[in-house]
Amino acid sequence: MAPHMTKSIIRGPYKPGRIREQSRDLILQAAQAEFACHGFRGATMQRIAESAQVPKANIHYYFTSKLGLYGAVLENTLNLWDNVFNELSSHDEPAYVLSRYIDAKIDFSRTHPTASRLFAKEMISGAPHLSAYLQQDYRQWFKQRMSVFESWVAQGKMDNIDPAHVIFMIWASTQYYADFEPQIIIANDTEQLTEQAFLDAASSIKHIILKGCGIH
Amino acid sequence: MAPHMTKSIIRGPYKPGRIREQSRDLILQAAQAEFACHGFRGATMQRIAESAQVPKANIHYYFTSKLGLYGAVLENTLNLWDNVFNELSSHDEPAYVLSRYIDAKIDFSRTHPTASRLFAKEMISGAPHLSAYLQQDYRQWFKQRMSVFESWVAQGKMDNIDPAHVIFMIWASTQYYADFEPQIIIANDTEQLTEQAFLDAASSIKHIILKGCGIH
DNA sequence: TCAATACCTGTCTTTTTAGTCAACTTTTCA
DNA sequence: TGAAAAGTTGACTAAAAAGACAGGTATTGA
Repeated sequence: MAPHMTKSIIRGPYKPGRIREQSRDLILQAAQAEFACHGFRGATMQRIAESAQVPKANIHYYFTSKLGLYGAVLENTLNLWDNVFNELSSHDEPAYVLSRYIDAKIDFSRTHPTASRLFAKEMISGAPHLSAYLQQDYRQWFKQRMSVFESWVAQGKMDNIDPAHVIFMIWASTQYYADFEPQIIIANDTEQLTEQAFLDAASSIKHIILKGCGIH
Repeated sequence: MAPHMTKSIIRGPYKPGRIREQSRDLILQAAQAEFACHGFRGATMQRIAESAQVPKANIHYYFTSKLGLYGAVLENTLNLWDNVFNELSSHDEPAYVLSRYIDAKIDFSRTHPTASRLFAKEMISGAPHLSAYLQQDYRQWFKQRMSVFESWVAQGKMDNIDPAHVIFMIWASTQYYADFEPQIIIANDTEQLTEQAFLDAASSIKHIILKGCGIH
């Protein structure tokens, strides 16, 4: 079998190399940081180019426009997001499930702060570029998890609290350590947040959420 | 009819300094919305002018520059912020104090969502224009409130949790309903957040925080 | 009423920005 | 190996941006 033959018929006489992927990733990473810091309008292609150490024209070779680049960054970041989302699975024990989820969310804030900030900026701006995602994947996920909480309430495994508020509290509390880092750093009188600081935060959040929801 | 007569009827009786204050407030309000939505870099003077329905040059009559306007907006907004901050006073009963504080914070999210978003945007960008405030007023406030929590812990009135995390949880949870409104609206399958929705949120947050901290 | 002062804004300049393009180099594979 | 495709980039254009300013109008107090 000659796969290259097949490809040359379908895609043309040239097999795209890894250069494309590599360069795209480099630009996407720089763009994520810039968009996270300054938002869509505030970000500039020139800054992204400098940050990625490529000429500005090179960005336009890989991405059609600033909006196209932003869309690619969002899409790229949504995949990471979904992985953490899926952690909140169905399971008999809410204590176990919620503990794992909070740990995963805090870990995401520590390891992917710019991803968290990017979404926060987009949300605060009214999520003009996320409506499709919010209306579909997010909504579906949210409803499914809501029913998990409701079954826990029905089984007497937790207090009768509107699950939506519990989920929002977990999201808010965990993302705060990425999004509002400057505030936390100054409050803690430190230079930067250590891994231990994130573990402590997760511990406190777990204590308050579990006990606060009457989960044993 | 003479045009000046018309204007005097619209603007009311002559008063020295009145026009200045009125025009400044009009511009500041429009600027707050624009900065909250697009951040400092993303906001444009032209948009602010259109939103305030004044010529762009008029903004430059009252404010030295875009940065000057942004500074004025921040300062203006900090006053509102401080009022809610001060709610968390010393008091014998943590249940009463925290309940009142959470109610005040949620109410602020409902009545001043753009103010909340403005600060969120600034924080996510690394708070480049708030370092003075964060280093002084905020830091002092934070330390004082920390000691209040510590006395509660010492008196056995609440669990031994790092107060910083409790404060962050309250801030995060309450501000979430202003900053991440689009997400909440879609999750709730509604058009906009009603006052009742905010009251319900406050109720759930109070339940979880108080019970979660072992406060009776 | 009448200067003096405060207020307003159309028009202009300069800088920054997104996006284009053609000439160039590197990589691929037949 | 060599031609075609992929990748690269300096120099350009047009639009949008912040800000300056002169010449106007409105407001004030005496």
